[in-house]
Amino acid sequence: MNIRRQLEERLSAALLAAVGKPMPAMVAPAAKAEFGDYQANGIMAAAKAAKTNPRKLAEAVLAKVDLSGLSEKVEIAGPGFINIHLRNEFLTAGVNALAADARLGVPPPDRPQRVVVDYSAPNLAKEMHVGHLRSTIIGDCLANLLVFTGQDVTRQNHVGDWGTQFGMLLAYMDRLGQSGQSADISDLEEFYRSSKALFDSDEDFARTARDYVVRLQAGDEHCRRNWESFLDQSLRHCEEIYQALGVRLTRADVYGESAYNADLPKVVGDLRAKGLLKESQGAQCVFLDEFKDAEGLPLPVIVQKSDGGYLYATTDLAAIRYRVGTLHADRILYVTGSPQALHFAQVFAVARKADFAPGDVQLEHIGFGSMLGPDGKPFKTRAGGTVKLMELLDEAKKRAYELVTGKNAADVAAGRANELDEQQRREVARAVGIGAVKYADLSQNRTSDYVFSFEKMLALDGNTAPYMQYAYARVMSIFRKAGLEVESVQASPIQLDQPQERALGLKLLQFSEVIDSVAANCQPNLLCSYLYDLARDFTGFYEACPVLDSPEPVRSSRLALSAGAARVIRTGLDLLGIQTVEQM
RNA sequence: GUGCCCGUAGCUCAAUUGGAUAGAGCGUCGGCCUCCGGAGCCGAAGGUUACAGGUUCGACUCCUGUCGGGCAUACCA
Repeated sequence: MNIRRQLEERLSAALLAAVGKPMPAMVAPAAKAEFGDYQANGIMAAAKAAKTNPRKLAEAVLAKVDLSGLSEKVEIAGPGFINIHLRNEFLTAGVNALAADARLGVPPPDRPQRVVVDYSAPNLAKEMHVGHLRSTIIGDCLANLLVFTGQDVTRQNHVGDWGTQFGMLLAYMDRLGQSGQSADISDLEEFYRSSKALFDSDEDFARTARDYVVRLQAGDEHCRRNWESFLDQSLRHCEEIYQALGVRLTRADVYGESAYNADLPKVVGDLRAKGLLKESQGAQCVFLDEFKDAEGLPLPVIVQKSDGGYLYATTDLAAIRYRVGTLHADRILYVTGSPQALHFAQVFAVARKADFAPGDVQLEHIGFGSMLGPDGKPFKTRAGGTVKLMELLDEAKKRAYELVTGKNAADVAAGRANELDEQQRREVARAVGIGAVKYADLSQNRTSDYVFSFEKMLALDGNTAPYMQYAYARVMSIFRKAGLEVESVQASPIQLDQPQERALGLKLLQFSEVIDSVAANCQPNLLCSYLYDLARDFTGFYEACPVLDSPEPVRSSRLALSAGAARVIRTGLDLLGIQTVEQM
């Protein structure tokens, strides 16, 4: 059940009847408690369009609207807002339905969309570093969320497994082999560095490396075998990272640049056949009027270099064709950094022009800002190198372990918590440490840069993963104390008598609204702030409304309400890719 | 040069896409533990939303200009 949508539909219908033209009622949760539960903001705009007085129009809308059963009081306020106070019986029925619903009030879609989510996409020549973190975290969250809403999701890991650097790496593997050393690429970073150093200093080796690229592309069996073995080891490293992060990407989702290799000449051929191609300075280009250079001339999208090679625009065009033609995508999300905005705008424009992507296929670049260090500059090690992802995650877990260990000891001394053994503390530290890294990223507006700070993300207070996990553990401690399972009480009838119960119930019912917006706008920070609000509403309820000490049927009602809160928090965090723990 | 993004409390960030008196957290100050986990709760102070104009019932949001920052801008991805 989506309250907002119900109100929107009914009010929009009344608005249509009143002005004779379809106009959105613009229903939103009320900005302030005194304005009720929801407000309609669309009357003023509609009045302007219809050239009538907004307050009069509001009256006309209220005369026509059918909100029976939903609202107990509707008011016109200010220049023409409509404030809606919902009936308690309506909310109560909704909360009881949510408690019984495995999907927590999120309706399945009328027709599932096939959505391709392209994210993570590490370069397999090197070890994963912090530059891959945001794409991996944000993309995985969006994929989880779309799956939950019932869409048909295909994850695509567009790994960098092709290009000149692999010639260098393969040549280096062989050189080590010839001199009797085994090519140890367990430390990818070290292997890449050594081969790069040789490539830069030794002209002979550089020539050999370039020759290897040609051999690899020509399908030379030896090169091919070494290449595959290299990729296998590199992917194994990625999988360790994904596992450590709790990211749901697998081998089956890997569809790298090399997969499009054979298709690149066809892409260029098709563009030529459609008359979109122009040669310029020896390169094959598509010129687009909507992108201009300094002189106001159309900007080129180069799809084939003057030496015959292809570029990432070509690969991305081939990928669009594959995703539309073979995967039957209705919507494709590209989770990559904001600096690539122009690139994707160009690729999308070419894809439309060439009809690789029909107009009804949504192409969206889900851009994000950079991760900055505490100094506000790009996140680097003290020595100025790139930070390896595994080391970052290890440090997060280590810090979380110290935090958890110290806090648990204090809580045990104060008689507030059970003592956790070593094993339990390690598990909690993993959930908290990794959760902190992810939550800090996801709770931020995607498009802005953000400052990475272990201290802030592992802070004991505020809008952090530890706070959310604590809130969950606290709900669960009620059930532990009562000797009950969440599932065993969730069907009890819920009443919303106290204001705090009503506020919590309404918040639970808004879960589906938030899920809707996040799915539409790809803004996980909205889900974070919703969960934070929910946790605070729960705390308000918890402080004001005794659960276990209340007489029946209030006790059962409050237990069921708590169960609902626990399930929504757990589900919400799970969509963010964050684990919950029962005790901490 | 041109294009895109950004500039909000001392700090880190929000603001439901044009809605009502711009909200949280941290930090600061003041309260609350015979009470289901105080990693908590309640309250206070803190703002010319970079600046100057404009559009309208209404602007952090849209338009113009200025200042400051980031990114991109033909053969890396």
